[in-house]
Amino acid sequence: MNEQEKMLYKAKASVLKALAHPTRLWMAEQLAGGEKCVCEFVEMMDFDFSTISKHLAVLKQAGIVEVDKRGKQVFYRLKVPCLLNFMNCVEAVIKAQGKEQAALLQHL
Amino acid sequence: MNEQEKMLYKAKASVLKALAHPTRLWMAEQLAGGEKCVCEFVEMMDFDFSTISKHLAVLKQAGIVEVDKRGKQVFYRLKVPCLLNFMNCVEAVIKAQGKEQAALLQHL
DNA sequence: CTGACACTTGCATATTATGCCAAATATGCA
DNA sequence: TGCATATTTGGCATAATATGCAAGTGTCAG
Repeated sequence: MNEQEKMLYKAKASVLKALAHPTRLWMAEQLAGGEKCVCEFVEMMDFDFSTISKHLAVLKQAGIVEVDKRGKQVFYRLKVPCLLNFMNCVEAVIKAQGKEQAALLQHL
Repeated sequence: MNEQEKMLYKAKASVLKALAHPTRLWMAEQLAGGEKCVCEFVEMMDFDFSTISKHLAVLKQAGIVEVDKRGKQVFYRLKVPCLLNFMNCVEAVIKAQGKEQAALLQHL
């Protein structure tokens, strides 16, 4: 692992990290259905305005969403929709785990 | 967002979180080429044995890798290879960002 | 049984993340 | 201009992560 490779993996990990939070992942998936303004997220989720705003800033910083200010509102849009394509694989992991846990429970 | 949905997103995020670390992501990709024992990773990376071991434990806990103890050694194997399929999309995000940053620099 | 090897776990510490409150900014309306 | 709405920023308390070191566990060779 040379320095350049380290940087690459650090960059890739930071993109994943941006998605690796329930709130941000949910918001990203919501954006797959079209742009949304911050206020819409605030309505849908029981969090402070500032909390939502900071989460969106993380997604933006990671290059996952892009921003469009229109009037008083700020709209966020999914910039790289392909990121959500692999969610079915993530779900496969969870289901596989669920099975194992279920199987383990059988033995108790 | 009801409770069940919250749980689902928490679970999905935790799988992503396991991959969202340069060291773990690199190890996961290495495992795509076949199983490896902990000692091989220790040789390849400049980290303490215990650090590597803990990272692998995180991947295991997330359901991404599986373990096979053989003799004195412990081998780790990729359990869900599809997770790495979307890495090209992650790289696309990075490249897109790189372009924007390059474009921004033009204006200075 | 003893010692060596390959890990894993517990502990301490440093860094980073999360979420709220309050303050700052930006925009449009009266 | 002054005020309300929409959003971002700064600050702070708390929680979670990352890492190394030291100590513990399990396995094999002699």
